[in-house]
Amino acid sequence: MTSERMYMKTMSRSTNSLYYSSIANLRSNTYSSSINSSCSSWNTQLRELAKQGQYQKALNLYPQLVSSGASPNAFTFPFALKSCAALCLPVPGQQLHAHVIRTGCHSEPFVQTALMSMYCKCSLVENARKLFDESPYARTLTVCYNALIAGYTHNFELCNAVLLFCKMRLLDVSVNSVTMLGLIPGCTVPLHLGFGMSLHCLNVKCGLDGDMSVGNCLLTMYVRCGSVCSGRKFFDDMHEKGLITWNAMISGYAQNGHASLVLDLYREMELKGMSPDPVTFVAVLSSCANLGASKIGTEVEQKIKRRGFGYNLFLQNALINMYARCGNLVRAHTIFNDMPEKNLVSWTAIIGGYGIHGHGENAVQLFDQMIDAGIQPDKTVFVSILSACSHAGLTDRGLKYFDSMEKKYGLQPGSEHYSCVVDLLGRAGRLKEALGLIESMPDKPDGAVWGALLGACKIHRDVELAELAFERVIELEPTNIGYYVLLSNLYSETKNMEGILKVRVMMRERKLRKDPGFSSVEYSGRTHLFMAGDRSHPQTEGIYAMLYRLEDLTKEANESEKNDEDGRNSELGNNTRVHSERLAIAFALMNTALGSQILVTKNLRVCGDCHVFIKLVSKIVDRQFVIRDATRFHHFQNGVCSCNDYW
DNA sequence: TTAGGGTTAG
Repeated sequence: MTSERMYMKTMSRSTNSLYYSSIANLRSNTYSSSINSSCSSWNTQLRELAKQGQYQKALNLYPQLVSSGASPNAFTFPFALKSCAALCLPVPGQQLHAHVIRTGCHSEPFVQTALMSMYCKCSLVENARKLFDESPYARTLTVCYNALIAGYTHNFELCNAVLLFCKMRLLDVSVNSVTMLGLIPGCTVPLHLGFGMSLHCLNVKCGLDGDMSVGNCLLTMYVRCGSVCSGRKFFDDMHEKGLITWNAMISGYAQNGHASLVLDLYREMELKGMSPDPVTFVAVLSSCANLGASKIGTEVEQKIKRRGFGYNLFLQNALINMYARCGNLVRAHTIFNDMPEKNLVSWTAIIGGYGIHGHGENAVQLFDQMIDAGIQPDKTVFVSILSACSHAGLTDRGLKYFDSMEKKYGLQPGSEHYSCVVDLLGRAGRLKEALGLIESMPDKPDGAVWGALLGACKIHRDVELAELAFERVIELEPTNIGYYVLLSNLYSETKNMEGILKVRVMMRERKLRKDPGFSSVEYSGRTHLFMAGDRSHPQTEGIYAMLYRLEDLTKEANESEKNDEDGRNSELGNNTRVHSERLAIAFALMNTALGSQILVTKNLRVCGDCHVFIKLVSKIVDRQFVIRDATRFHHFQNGVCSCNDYW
């Protein structure tokens, strides 16, 4: 939808027609009789609304101002233009530009700057540049450079931003912290980090390093480039830290997958007396979801309610995601149902939640409901639904959705969708079709696509095709150890000793080592990680003692099951749902003590001796249980996983 | 009464 159509839709019909008729009045100069009317009270209202972020209301006020007979002056336009910029509405913005010229306000520098900024934010940087080049004074004003530099950066034209910055320096126009704030966000990809670091040096050289906003921006740059350690060092060295500083570091950890560090820093933040806001909670909840730490997540939910953030859409979506990923689909669905307003992310979170737990039918039902509700799907929700169909064995349904992506919704499938469909076909044993699909891909398939085929070959023991998929996948991801292990396991299952040896030699030659598996348990608000043979926990002796007394574990499991009336379990962080904290710790230790790779890293799909562990758990907990790996939950009954995957 | 900027979910 174009911005103009969006604008038309968001404005009420009456205000809209008023707006356009007021423009017609200006064009025909019929307003000239009332040109002397004062507009200062209108300007005050406009300013207040724009400052409060009520941009639509501010913009709606403008046609009222004109039709009342008041004449807009130079102080009217910056607020009206700012509102257009914030709402990304280029058409009203251009009409305001025409008004600016008609009313003779175009010679005011601050009006010119507001116009440039508006064009930049509406992705019309060339219009802004034209204004800049034609203006007699813009090349001497820092604010004009700042507006245009930020515009180039936001429109992914870092090169032009840098050129303009150089021009500014050559002409000796003073650089201030806002110049930095416009440039640094262009350096949030690893390729540009070097330039960002030189800006960091320049910032210190110019004596601007006391500015917290620039510090926040630099911190974000480091963490977004994946330089988490540099970011943390910079964070620790910052003289003054505000809420945004803490949020930038916490979100940085979350975005880089350091979920435990997120929780540590969150705790530190609270101890320092800094009050978290919705941005903090979003990162914390996302980390709870990754760690399976639903108890901490529930505490966060209480805090959110106490702070009055309960209706924040971001937080509601983060809560759905957290509960769904931790296995509490009932709570996730309740939050989803209770939401007064749902967006595409809310639907994606709940659909994905059902998908990862193997409840494909629910996911499909929800997806169809979403379409009926008039929500336009995007590529991300298609990944969720295709993956849900794949895990639940809904092959034809999944293929139908895949087919509809482009035909019905105009969405070009990406490699992530192809890998889901390869997985979908592969799990159903349709390996040749899966290969055909890969060969028909418009772009070169990535590692995940060939990896999905390799995984399917492993399930169906197709050695020949597995070898082809393996060859392709390691060309693309030569250091991804999971694929070597997958092929090795297939050779092992088919008693191909020569093959096993071949893979081992390759791994040794490439100096690849398996990441150590670990378990985690959430207890008293902290997440404890255990490695195989790990004895670093302060209560190691007691835990190991318990570990070797299986009868006690059985007894405790039975007792806690009796007490488990409301169906809410204590949880073993990333692995097994159990019914007592002590039992949970013992399980975690048992897992690691046996060297079983229950919890695997993103790329490592191997379970080592986990079958031993599963048999033990089955003995102790004579009921269904759930184990979670890096990608999803596995539901076991009588020691067998329903997905029949790689256990 | 005036222009430029930084952190958030699937």
